[in-house]
Parts: sequence; structure tokens; C-alpha cells
Amino acid sequence: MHGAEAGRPTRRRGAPAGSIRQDSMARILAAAEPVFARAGFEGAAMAEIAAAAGLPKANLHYYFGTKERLYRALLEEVLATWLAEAADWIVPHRHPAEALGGYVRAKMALSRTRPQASRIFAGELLRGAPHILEFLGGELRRQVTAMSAVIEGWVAAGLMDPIAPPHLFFTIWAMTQTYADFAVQVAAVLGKPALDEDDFAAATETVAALVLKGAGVRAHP
Amino acid sequence: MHGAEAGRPTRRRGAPAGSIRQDSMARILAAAEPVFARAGFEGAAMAEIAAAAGLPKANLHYYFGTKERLYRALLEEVLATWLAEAADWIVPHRHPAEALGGYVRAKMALSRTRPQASRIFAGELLRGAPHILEFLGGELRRQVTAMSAVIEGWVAAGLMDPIAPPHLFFTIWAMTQTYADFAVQVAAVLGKPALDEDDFAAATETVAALVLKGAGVRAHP
DNA sequence: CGGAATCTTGACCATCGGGTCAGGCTCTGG
DNA sequence: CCAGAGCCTGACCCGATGGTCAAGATTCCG
Repeated sequence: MHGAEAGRPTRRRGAPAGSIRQDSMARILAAAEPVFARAGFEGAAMAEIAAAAGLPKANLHYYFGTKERLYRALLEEVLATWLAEAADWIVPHRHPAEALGGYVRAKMALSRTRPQASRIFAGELLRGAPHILEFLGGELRRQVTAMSAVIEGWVAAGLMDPIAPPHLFFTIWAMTQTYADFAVQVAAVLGKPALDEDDFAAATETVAALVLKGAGVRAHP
Repeated sequence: MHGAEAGRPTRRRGAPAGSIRQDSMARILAAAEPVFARAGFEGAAMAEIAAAAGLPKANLHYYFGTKERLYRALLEEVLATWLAEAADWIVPHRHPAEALGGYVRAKMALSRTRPQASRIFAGELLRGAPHILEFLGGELRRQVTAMSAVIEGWVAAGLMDPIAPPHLFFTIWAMTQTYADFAVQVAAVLGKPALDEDDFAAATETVAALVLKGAGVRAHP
């Protein structure tokens, strides 16, 4: 998930170099992710994170200062992953069928493998995004603007139907992330204890079809 | 929104009958909705709700007992609205273009007019739906099953392409509710302080097109 | 090898927030 | 007009939680 996490029961004596810091911070971040995802910022308890990390609570404060800074550090990591994924797929030289299809599949895979990251992000947005408003209106906005131009290019080239590009992204995010954020609902409605591979496969196909057919993307030659 | 809410500065002396109870409870629920929506269950403070309702905190406990019961009461109200909406639109005698289009538009309208209700629901799901698991696997599951049969009927009648009906609903909910739950993100990315009518119109068109074209719904004769 | 820098941690503190309660007030029905 | 049911609320309680601190252990480096 991050760098180090499981294993390493106790801190070894002859530690490498001054890497104790990095190591501890990574360990704490890894422990914090599931807790924040499950309980949200308000509901998460530093003591619980500490226990999960196998460290005394005071240690977390030694490295991160406050609960809020720990939370922010986690958020930033998640956002970086988000952006990179989109930038990889939505590029002009690809055919939209490949680009949008690939992006949807990649995003669905993320929903499956890292649902906690998605939930932390969702919780942050739900609360009005107090910690990442700047990011949303800055970096994210710029990237969406750039990707919108790519979409417009495909439309102009007759490779897909006209569409409002930003809304296309909002809906793609919504559909893909719902399988992470609201997995409980999906599972409950399907009458299963949890979502399995087949469920994700069906979901992925449905979402991909809705996007590709819905946007009138021509067949990939 | 509910029954009574704004207005009525002080409780009148010659109150009608034993309706004081209903009146106070409605007042409290109305005050609780925005607070729970903004802060989530954990983050919401009874004192804040009390202040918003213009009542002493002890009064809330007099009527609802605990924070949890107050929260549940609110949730149940929201869920009822949700179900009714779907049941109105997804019925066999309609043409899928009308049914799905109408449903999408109705849900988008709800996202616009009652975003707080949507956010409370979203927060509940994010936390693993501790209070409504039963509802999801019971009432909701039954209704989705019934509506899935309707979809299958349309497919069999050649009115739309084959699709996994439950996933169609999951994606519709995801797309429509994202404009309530994650409105901050949408607004920030669009570079606006808040979403206006035009934004919702564009979003509605995009979502409707994705669903109708994406599901291969034939034109309404 | 010795001291400075870094790390570790148990004990402690202040605040917050849900919940309680006893006494007082208001309204209704007879 | 009276009594009791229903309603109201200020003051209080207490567990949970984020954060602090100072003393002690480790590690690093000259």
C-alpha cells in the first residue's frame, strides 16, 4: 500500500541509518488509512491508530504533531494517485475507446483494491472539502481543463458524440467510486456478504458500456 | 421540507391540542438535518442542533432520548422519499425512454433541492451503513429486484439493450447523487462558488444521455 | 568513546459532548 | 378551578479524546 507496513514486529536495534523517521511515518500512515476510512476524521481516534500501528499515542504526535496533519498527509497521498491515473489515460494520441475504456477499468480496479483511499476522499468531500478546497480549485481544476480539451479534440475529430467534458468526468468518477464508497449498499442489494470478482467484473462492464455507448464513442479501428 | 420549520419564533400559549409533541419533533428534525449533513453522525453535536432549533439541549433528549434515535428518525424519512421516487417511475407500462429519463431527472432534481438528505445517506453508507443495513438488504433489495424485472421486460421487448439491471441502478444513483454529495468538488472544478441552474441543467442532460444512449434505449415512439 | 540529536513513552491535563435529573411550568380534562 | 399528565430546562456528571511534557533510552557522528 505505502512503503513498509505489515511484518516487522519490533523495531530492530541496529537500524540502517536515519531512516527511522521515514519508517515510522509510513507505518503510522498505513495504520491510519483504514481507521480514517471507517470512522471519518471526526470519528477516528488517535489511540486507535496508535494501537493499529503498534506504537504509543505520543509517538504519533511526535511525528505528525496533530491529528489534522496526519489526516492531511494521508489525503495528499491519495490525491496524487488519483491524478496520475487520469493523466496516464486521457491523452490525445489514444483513441477514445481505448482511453475512456482504459480509464474506467483502471478506476474500477482502484475501487476494488484501495476502497479505503476512496472513502477517505469521499468523506472529505461530503464535509465540504475543508482540507482540499485549494487542491480542487487548483491542481484538479487545471487537469480537468486539460483533459476536457482532449475530449473536445476527439469530438471534433468525429470519434465520439458531443458532450460536456467536465460532466463526463464527474459521472465517471461517481460511477467508479460508488463501488468503493458505497460497497455495502451494492453488496446488500445484491444479497451478498461482500463484493467478489464477478461483481466487479459485471460492474466494470456496465460502467464501461454506459460511458462508451453513452458518449457515442466510435469503435476502435 | 418536513412539516413545520422556519418561522414560529416562540411556542404559542394556546396551542391546539397535544400537538406540541409533533410540532417540537418536526422542529428538531428540521434543525438536525443540516447539522448531520455537514458534520456527519460523529461530528454533529447535540448542542449545535439544539441551538439551531432554538431549544435547550435537554429538550431534544426529552423527545428523542438519544442522538442515535434522532439520527435514525431522520434517516428513515430520507429513505422513504428515495423509494417512492423510484417506484413512481420504474413501472412496466412506461416506455423505458420515459421511465429512465424521468427517473434520472427526478433524482437530479432531488440532488438539487435536498442535497442534505443525500449527504446524510452518503455518510451513513460510507461508515458501513450501521443503522440501515437491514433496510438495504430488505426493503431496498426487494424493490431493486422488482425494478430489475421491469428492466428485463423492456430488454425482452427489444426496447433497450441487455444490461445488468442492478448495476444500472447503482450507476444512476451514483451519477445523480454525486451532484449533491460532492457538489463542492463539481463547483470547484468548474471554477464557480456554487452550482447554479445552468450547471444542473448541463449535468442532467449529460447523465440522461449517458443512461439512455448507454443502455441503448430506443427512441420513444 | 562521549555528547548531541533523535526518538520513545507513561502519566497527566483540559475540553468536549452525550446523557441525566429534579424541580418547576403549562396545558387539558373533568 | 383544580389536579395530574405532559412538557421544559439549568445544572451537573463522566467517559472519551486530542494534545502535552519531561525524563529516559537510542542512535549517530566526530
